[in-house]
Amino acid sequence: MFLSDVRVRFAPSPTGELHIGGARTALFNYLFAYNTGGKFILRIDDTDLERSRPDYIDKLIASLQWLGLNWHEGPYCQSERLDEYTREAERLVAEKKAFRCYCSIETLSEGRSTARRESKAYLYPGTCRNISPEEEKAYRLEGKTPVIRLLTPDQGITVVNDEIRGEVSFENAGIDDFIILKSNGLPTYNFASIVDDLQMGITHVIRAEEHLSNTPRQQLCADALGYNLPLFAHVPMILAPDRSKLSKRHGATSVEEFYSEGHLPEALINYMALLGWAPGGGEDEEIFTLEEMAARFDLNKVIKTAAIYDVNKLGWMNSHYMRVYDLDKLVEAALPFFEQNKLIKTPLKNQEYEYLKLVIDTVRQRTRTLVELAEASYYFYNDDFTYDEKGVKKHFFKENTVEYMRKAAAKLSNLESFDKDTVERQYSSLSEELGISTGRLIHPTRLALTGRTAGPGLFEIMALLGREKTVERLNKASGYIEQMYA
RNA sequence: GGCCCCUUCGUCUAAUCGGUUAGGACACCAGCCUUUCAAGCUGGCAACAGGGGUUCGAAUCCCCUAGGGGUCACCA
Repeated sequence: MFLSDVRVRFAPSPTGELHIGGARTALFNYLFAYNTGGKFILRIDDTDLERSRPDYIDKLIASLQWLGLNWHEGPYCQSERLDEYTREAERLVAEKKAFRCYCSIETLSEGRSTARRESKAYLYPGTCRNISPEEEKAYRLEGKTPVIRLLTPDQGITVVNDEIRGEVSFENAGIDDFIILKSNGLPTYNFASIVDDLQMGITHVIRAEEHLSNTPRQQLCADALGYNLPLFAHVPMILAPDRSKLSKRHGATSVEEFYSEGHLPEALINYMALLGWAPGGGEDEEIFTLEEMAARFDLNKVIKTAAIYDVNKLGWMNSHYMRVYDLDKLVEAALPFFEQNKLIKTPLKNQEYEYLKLVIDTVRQRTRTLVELAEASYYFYNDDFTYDEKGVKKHFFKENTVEYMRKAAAKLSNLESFDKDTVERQYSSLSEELGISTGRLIHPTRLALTGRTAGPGLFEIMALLGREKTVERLNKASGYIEQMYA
């Protein structure tokens, strides 16, 4: 089943909903794994006790599943692997590649603020690099609990070989002896992350660009630990329209929110893939299934620039998917939205399901989201709508409208069959009889039947509504107009 | 502030080794279609951040400047 040794992972921390940036990172990992015939692994980076919440893990998983990004292994939780981190850290201490540090947070932050005042970068001065066993004993007696810091080189450079950006060099002098194990015994991100990647045999670390600056630290850890380095690929960030970091004030940012806005997973996936990646090679196509994207995906084709996401294009893409979606699938996706709008109540009877299907099929042609779809289906389920104000002025309060509508109602009420073609024929013959354009009949009728001036083809609406409702609403509107004139 | 990354239409992007009227998509505008609104079709508007080099020739290679982003935590 797996054609290669490629192993990639998506490693979110359960501190919030799945963000669009994270979702795209997951997607790129997925695409790469499937393109290379490798494995896609899910890992939960939950070493932050303060912010991690178990219910977010469930949400993360639900979002990933909704998107259809299935993983082959995991989820592994870092919180279940704590022993590994302490074991590896202790090993480094024993090998003199790391050391215990007893400096207080106060001392450190003092140094930091001094450095800041002199507008210099603060680097840990190496205070505890060479403390003697006696000193250590003394600190312990004082009740101090140490952290473990990696002993990092003071000179030379660390080169990150990035699949997307090429070689990126960092001066080791700019990297201090950073903490790998906190005083509470938990690992820091830079340590836990690389230990996991190494132990889990990850071959390609594909993650957001914000981690690029941390990568030399992780490579230093890997070197000290004595493992071979995985390959790295840092994908660009997704920014808000003003090029700032994406946040709540910019609208929907999480997969869950996109779901509630009525987007289809295929549309979101397709849209996200195009943020930072394009098949290239002169191919102009932009609509792809997950499989088609996986077949074309290539890390070298991932763009280097941060992208701004455009709700407009997502909306267009979603409307496209709504139109071409398998009807039964679309109905299933739309169910919760129709239920939420109190249009239906599940479980549906057979007949109700068939009706819903017809409704959705006629309405989906001109809506962009499932929310809009449910909203635009209102009059198929309710009689209590009001008439659009402008429409009333334009179509109802025109000479003879009542007469036309009464006649139309009368004509329709005798009909045996009430399909689209039959009613359409009735309307054209009536307009002929009356010597008016069909539009003169159609517009007020649409307003009478739906309360709106825009929507699906009128005769489709009539056929769906049925004879009784159609005639009833026509007469109701006539009465309404008469009353307004009186 | 130090370090790192990035810079093609408003937005997402294409342009194998340097040679293109710099292509496509969304949005926008116009026309067609049409019972409305969409969709669809046709056409239009619109970009190589700036400045130096290298070269016969640069969006593409090098340098500088500017702008944006990231990172420097006992967060991930």
